[in-house]
Amino acid sequence: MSDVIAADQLRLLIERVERLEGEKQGIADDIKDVFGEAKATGFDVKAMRTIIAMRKLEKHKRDEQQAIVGTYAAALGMQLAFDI
Amino acid sequence: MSDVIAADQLRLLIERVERLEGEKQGIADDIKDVFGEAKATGFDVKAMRTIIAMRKLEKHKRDEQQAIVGTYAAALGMQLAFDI
Amino acid sequence: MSDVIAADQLRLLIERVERLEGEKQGIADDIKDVFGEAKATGFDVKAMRTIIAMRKLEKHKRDEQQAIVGTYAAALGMQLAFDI
Amino acid sequence: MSDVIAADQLRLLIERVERLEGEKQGIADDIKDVFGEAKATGFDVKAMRTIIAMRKLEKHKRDEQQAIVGTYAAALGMQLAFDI
DNA sequence: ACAGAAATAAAAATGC
DNA sequence: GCATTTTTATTTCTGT
Repeated sequence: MSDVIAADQLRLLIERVERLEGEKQGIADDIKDVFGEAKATGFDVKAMRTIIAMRKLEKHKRDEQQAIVGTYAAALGMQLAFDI
Repeated sequence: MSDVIAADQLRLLIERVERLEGEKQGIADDIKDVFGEAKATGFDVKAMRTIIAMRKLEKHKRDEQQAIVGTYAAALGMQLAFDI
Repeated sequence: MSDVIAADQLRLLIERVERLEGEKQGIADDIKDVFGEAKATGFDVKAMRTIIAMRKLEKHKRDEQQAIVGTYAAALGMQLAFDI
Repeated sequence: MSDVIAADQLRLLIERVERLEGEKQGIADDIKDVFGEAKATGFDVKAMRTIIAMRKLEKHKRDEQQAIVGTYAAALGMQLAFDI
């Protein structure tokens, strides 16, 4: 592969990453905006984050990771009313 | 605002966040794929990251410069019809 | 208050902070060690962190914060098997 | 290792972490108190933080220097009986 | 697979 | 009280 071709390829790869990172940042900003909007409406952002985390846990309740948490909770005799 | 409306609003806000987080994760995966491709082609990923970081810094500096020039222009009542 | 006295006082305050920060760092290191030990014994550190976070929630289940989470969860019809 | 023993071990590890985190929080509170005291006495807390950060940086640099000197000394087979 | 480093996300604190 | 800035915590990545 000639150096010229390699340089072009590298430039393309870098530009793809940069564009994707730009989009990613844009979405991060959107998320921040949504939370800002929620806050302005009177919702508690921290509680919302907790709910979102819980829903993610529920969604992945078949994960190995969640199974381990369940096992540990059982070992400690914790009453998980929120069934993982 | 009735409780029903608030609950609906809350659900919508949370679902928007969840959808955005999903998209964000998708883009993060795309970025990883690009680096994987680069690596497979024989490029040094770490060096690429360094270049990207440097370009971001430079862009940042350029943006700052633009902001300063813009401020001066505004102070002089100039209409800047083109990008600096 | 003379400058000499003020300087001495300032030095004392700063040294107190520095000593406390040293102790804090020492404890942070101890925590890391405990997790390292847990890992070496075969426990899953991430799951342990989840359990610790849950126990903290339980401990503060009378918090206003938890009440809000409960309210939101109820509004979304979430089944909280883990009673907050 | 039986499950009972593992559960006990897990509980002990978690309780150790929890106790350490409690101590850490206590020290964080102490630090906050010292800054509160300093502020009440008329000192500029932000400036104090800057000084503390600078001293930490300097200590860091000094430690690095010591490490380098120590390395050289070791290379020469010297016994350093005193702090550099 | 693991340790260590870097990046990101979340929480806390200060100042207005 | 809100917004900004700092800290802290978690996650992710990379090299060994």
